[in-house]
Amino acid sequence: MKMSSKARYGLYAAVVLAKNYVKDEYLNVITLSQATGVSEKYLEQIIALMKKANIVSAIRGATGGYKLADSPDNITVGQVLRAVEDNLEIVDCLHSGCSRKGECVTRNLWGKLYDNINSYLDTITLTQLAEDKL
Amino acid sequence: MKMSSKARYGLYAAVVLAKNYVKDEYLNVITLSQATGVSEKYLEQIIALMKKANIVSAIRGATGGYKLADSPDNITVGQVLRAVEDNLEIVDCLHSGCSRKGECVTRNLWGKLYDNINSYLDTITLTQLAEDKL
DNA sequence: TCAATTCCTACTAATTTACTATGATTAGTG
DNA sequence: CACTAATCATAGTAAATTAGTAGGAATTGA
Repeated sequence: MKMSSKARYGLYAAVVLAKNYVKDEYLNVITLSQATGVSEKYLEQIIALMKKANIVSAIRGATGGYKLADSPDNITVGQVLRAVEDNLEIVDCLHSGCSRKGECVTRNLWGKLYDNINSYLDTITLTQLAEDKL
Repeated sequence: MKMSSKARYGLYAAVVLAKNYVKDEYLNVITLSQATGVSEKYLEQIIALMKKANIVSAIRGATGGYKLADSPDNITVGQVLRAVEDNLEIVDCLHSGCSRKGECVTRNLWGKLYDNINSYLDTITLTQLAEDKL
């Protein structure tokens, strides 16, 4: 049960953006790539997922870049991870019509575990990570 | 962040064994295969992992089979999953010497998340699942 | 001795992950 | 307007992982 690299890199980039939030600057992907150690092209894709989820906003063209769409106080780790990790679902069986759905003795557990993980992740904000106060 | 099929199948099999615990019988892999819908050969491998972790005990030879090594009241879902899922670690970076170890702003989070998940999973016993009381 | 079973380990097909690569589109600047 | 620097969109691919299959040795009861 591993977090994908998208989850790791995406969260890392989000925290970099969080640290930069006070200044009203846009950071371009080159800067973010250097700060995180992730290739520019791969980061682009990951940030695009966060943009789609309205976590970051972007400006195109020369002098363009990215910043958080909202205060890092209001953005949780859960939001970020759900945006970049399409598979935050612990198992497929929950919403795919598993044939043993009715009789399965473990089904409930996976649902509860998923809820547990997400509610924990939603208690932590980007600010907390940015300020290293966890 | 998906649970492996080993985790799903292993837990399923463990609960089947839990339901059977009162009777002092050993269930063979054929029976477990039918109960879970997992192929015999694959189940064998998964159960072997639980055996190695002293969660199940086995008797070899004709009329052999498997049963839980302890009361299902004393076996947690966490124990089972850690036994069959070698990768319950959320990320590798925690114990592999990541080069950004010192500066990484997300490192702590992964550790806490891992602890959170495991302490939740350790509150749930096989009995609870077997009796569908979750 | 035979049959039924666990145990051990090698192999493989399919899937997923983690990228790389290309190029279109957009916008500021001289 | 031309140029340049940036995001955006999407296709392709190599490596790693997962999810199994397969074969046979070892063990035990009858």
